[in-house]
Amino acid sequence: MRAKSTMNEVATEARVSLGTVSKVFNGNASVSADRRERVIAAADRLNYRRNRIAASLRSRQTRTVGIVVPDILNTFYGALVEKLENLASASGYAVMIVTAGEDPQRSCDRARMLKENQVDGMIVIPSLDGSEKLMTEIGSGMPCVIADRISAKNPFPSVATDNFDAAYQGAKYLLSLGHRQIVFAANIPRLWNTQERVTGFQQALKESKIKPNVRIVGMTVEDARTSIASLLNETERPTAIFTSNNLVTLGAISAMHDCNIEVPNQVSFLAFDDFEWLRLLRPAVSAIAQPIDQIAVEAWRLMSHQLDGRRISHPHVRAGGQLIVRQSTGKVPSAKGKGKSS
Amino acid sequence: MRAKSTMNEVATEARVSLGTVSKVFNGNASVSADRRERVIAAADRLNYRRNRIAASLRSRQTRTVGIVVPDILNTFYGALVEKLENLASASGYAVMIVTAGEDPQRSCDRARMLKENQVDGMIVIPSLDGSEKLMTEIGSGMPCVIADRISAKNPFPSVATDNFDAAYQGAKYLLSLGHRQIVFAANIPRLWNTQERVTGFQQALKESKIKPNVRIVGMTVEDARTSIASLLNETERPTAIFTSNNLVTLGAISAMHDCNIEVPNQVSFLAFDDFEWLRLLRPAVSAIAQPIDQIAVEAWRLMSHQLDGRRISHPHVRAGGQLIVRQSTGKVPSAKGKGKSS
DNA sequence: CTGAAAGCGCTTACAG
DNA sequence: CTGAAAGCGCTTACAG
Repeated sequence: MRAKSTMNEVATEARVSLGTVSKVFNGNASVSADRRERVIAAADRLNYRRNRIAASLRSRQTRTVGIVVPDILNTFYGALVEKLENLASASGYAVMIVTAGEDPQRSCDRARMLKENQVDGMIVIPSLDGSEKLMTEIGSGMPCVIADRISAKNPFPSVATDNFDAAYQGAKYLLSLGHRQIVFAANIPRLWNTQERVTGFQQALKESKIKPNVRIVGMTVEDARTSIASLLNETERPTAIFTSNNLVTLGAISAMHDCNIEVPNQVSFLAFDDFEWLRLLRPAVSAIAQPIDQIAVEAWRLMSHQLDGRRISHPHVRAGGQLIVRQSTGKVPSAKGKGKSS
Repeated sequence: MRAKSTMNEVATEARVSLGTVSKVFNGNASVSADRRERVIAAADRLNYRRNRIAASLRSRQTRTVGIVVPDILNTFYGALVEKLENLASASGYAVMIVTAGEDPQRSCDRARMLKENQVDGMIVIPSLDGSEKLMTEIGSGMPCVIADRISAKNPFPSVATDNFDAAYQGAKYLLSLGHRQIVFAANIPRLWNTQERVTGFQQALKESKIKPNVRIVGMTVEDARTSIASLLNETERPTAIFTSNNLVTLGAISAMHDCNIEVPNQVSFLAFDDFEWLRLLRPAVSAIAQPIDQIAVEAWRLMSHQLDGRRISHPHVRAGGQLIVRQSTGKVPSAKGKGKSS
């Protein structure tokens, strides 16, 4: 294992020109079999590794795309990133994943770093609040796809769950169980996807002539826990709770434990966003699952089209959510009181 | 927002030489205040963004480190990556995260890609099996730190939980509750860290003159579930189960639900590796928490020292695990039978 | 403190 | 099919 060798050294070793070596490594056909073999043998002997930094500088493309994630520990984003990397890799693209810790400023900084590293494109999940600054940072020359947290006036192609419909579906389901006092526990209304979920929820309730009850419970698990615990201690306790995302779900479960709520006998519970351990809880939690696979595939399609300069016919993709009924949702308790009915 | 501008254009705009602009952007002090300001103003006017690819080619450093992760959805690795990125970022390093899907071959491919992209160093968590190939791929010129899945003859500095001690602690705790039939449910024995956990468990049992019972239950949640379910259906059911990692934990919880086991009345349950939702389960699951923060900090320290060419005095760091007692572990049921005692 | 020039390791027209 | 040369956008000695 010698020190790093250059393409020039390979050329010398193979007794060909530098350009010929370059062609071999770029799969260019116009190289005679003889020379091709000599190059490969020489590269092998020298344990040659191409310097992509140099290649990128000249060719003006890195074959790398950046992914900006607000929080890699959120399983939804973790799963999305994993799938995106596989898709990119299959198309010969490397992926640079950066995290923003839900901090819009850091999100801008990271996007800037990706640009400075000359990524060919970016798949971005904006962090809380200011996505405007982020969008101007990205600029207009850069192929870009916005995922999950889309906003009304989005300058880039985007993919997300059909949040309105998914929340609407969930609300309809709870209504069908007889619930009338349903609280939608939303993280923060500034996020456009949360806003859509709120609207979907409201629409369903309005269709049943019921006044929708939306509670803003904050962005952290702890905020959600406190907020939902106090909700559960009110005199007019809801008969069903529908959470807006997986962080709120975590907080809600804690709160129900704290308040010794029997689920679903006293309160039915429906989560937006499904993940593995929801089915391990007792009662297992019913959920609206987001179509992560589809979101990843569509995001990559939109990216891929931009990278290849192909036209995009439908730049704003919405994928349908799916209701998964488990044990945490049940018929509304009859009016005979709040007592145990197990 | 014009098209991309170069450092040369900034120089022209600011009426200084190219070298002066470079100095300003590299924080080099030897530039007069007057010129510095002109450069900054010009760069601002042209909306200049430095091309790090070009800078890296000449300076032979990218100020980027790669992180190879076997599975980003494993919360342990997710948390580790998040912390590492913050530490790197604080030192002015960007991070390229790549995932390997627990595939050793892909792990090699990704490491190779990182090298081709000229990362200054790599923090590597090997995937299952063959870490030898991976190590030779990384080679000897590259600053490298192995995290979590260390192996006996590790050519690079490494950080991991003190797995032997952590498992020993867990076993001792179960023994102190009176358990004598304890099964250690291990994923795969080929992973060195699993091996260490097995050995720690065995040591504790041997000290109490009890024959250790280790079951290999496979690497996936589903394998673990099936395997542990059949274990629970045996006539000589253990009174306590100790799982070797979070995937096995997931499988074990499923299995106990399937078999209607009362925890901890019939079987006590202790998990290796703690994470948020373990405390949301009922009963909340006792666990050995790995010192993720410490592992991240030490990994970065080892990387940082190598990047700066400083000497490393203790290249193999072990951080202690911590027992967290919740509700899933209790005294061994008295001999009066397997009946309910709630 | 400043600038002109060389060069990092590749790719890309271009001429043969 | 092949090679010699220019050049990608920076940083880095070097001379002044």
